[in-house]
Amino acid sequence: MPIQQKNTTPQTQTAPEPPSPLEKVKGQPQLLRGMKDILPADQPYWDAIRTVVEDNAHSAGFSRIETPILEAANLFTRTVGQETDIVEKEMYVFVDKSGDKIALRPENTAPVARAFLEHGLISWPQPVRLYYLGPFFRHDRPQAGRYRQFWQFGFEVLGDAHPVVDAQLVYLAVSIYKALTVPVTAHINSLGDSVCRPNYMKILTEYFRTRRNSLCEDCKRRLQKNPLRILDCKEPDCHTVSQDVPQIVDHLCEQCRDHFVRVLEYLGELEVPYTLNPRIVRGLDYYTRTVWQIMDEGVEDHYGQTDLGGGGRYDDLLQQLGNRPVPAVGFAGGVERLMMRMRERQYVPAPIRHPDIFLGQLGEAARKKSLKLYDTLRTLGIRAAESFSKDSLKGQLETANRLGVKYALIIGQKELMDDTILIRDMESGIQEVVDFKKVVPEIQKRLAKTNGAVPPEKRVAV
RNA sequence: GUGGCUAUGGUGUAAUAGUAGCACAGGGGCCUGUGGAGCCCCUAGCAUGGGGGCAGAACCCAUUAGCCACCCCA
Repeated sequence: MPIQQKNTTPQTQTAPEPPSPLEKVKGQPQLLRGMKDILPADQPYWDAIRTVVEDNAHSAGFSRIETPILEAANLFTRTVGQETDIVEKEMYVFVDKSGDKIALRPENTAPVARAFLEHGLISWPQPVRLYYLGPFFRHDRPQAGRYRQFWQFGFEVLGDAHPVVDAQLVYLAVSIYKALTVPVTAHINSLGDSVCRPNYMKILTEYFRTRRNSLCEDCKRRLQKNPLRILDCKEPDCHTVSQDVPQIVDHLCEQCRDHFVRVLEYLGELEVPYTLNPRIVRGLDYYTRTVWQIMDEGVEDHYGQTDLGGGGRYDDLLQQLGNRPVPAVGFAGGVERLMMRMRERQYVPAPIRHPDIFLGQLGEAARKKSLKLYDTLRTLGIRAAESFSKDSLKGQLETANRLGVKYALIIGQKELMDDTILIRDMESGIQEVVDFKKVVPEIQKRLAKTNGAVPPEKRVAV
């Protein structure tokens, strides 16, 4: 502590001492809890995920939609459900300067539905297939693979009630994980609809009421609010109690049963690996009929973070928001969680394409000359790397080596004098002096030769 | 939101309470004209705040963050 501030009488009223610029700054700015910087080392994984999601989406006829991060808070309370944890405990809500209650979007189905209604997508050829990739926010306790700002990719098909759409969406989700080397199984269930679900809820409530004493405190509360969620409880006692619970699939109305059976048939045709799982109830209120979660196959118990994504049908949501019935189904997957799995599986992302050549220079005049050449090459689409700020050729070649370029072009005193340039093959170390005027065509020729022979980039290592 | 474990240079780690060391990465040099090897040098750290103690990276408390288990979910 170089400066004594306490117990001294300042001569004038002073502001706090500004820290000396050389003094180490205490209280350095820090990442907010649950937030994460995505550093360059992570980008190849992100690129891989982005690419696979986009390719799959486009080839399946989906168009991209991006909705704002900020929405009116009640968009979510109305749709996701007032009683759900997402809304009740985890949503970032604040009042803005005009006094409006704003939320950072915790999920994207409601925003997409809002956009669908707001921009009249109902008049587009149906169904409308949309996909997105963006950040979402939930104020949860962070853990590995769980952040307060997290990314999701997702798909929504609006305006189609056919069960084959549900199956296609499950298929699409599974394909994406497969393409990224993460083998998954779809755990699937049906929640019925407004016709048969209330009925089942009664049966369920009845069942649990007689066994109320065996339930945990949370589930006793759930019994009142949403008995369905008891099925999801991980307390061993609750789990035991719900072992013999009447299953919803046995209490579906005829239409719902037919829908579900057909979804399963289509999944069979598509050879999608799936498991019927009556415990899949989902944490959002808007689901009807088909619901599913994508589980990492490599992990034993299917709870916790093995849950890579989930989806389901929400035939009543649009009706509820816009008073027009639009059947719809969607899926969303978590990017960070997927990335974690890819890392565990030693997924090798495609390397960032390295530059073609490196420009080395010795001396100020050479530096200027290579600067000009740098511009020429770049204009021609040749990717030139350099470290113009370095003086030693050794250091420059080290950089060239690290970058993995094929050729280094070197200009020094000698070359400057006779207006030539050195082409160094970085693999063999063979060097050749060429006329400076001929260097561009020469390089183009060499690069064309080698590039043509290079096989398409391998994405996955063995 | 609850409980447990953890916190040392950029990264990975060491140090009976008594000089914070090593490896990698980074920078420079040996060698202003040649990379992937070697050698030398340099940079950079005890998360934050308090407490007891001659003395703390180590002990105690709080805070913050990470991880794990819950809760929940992506």
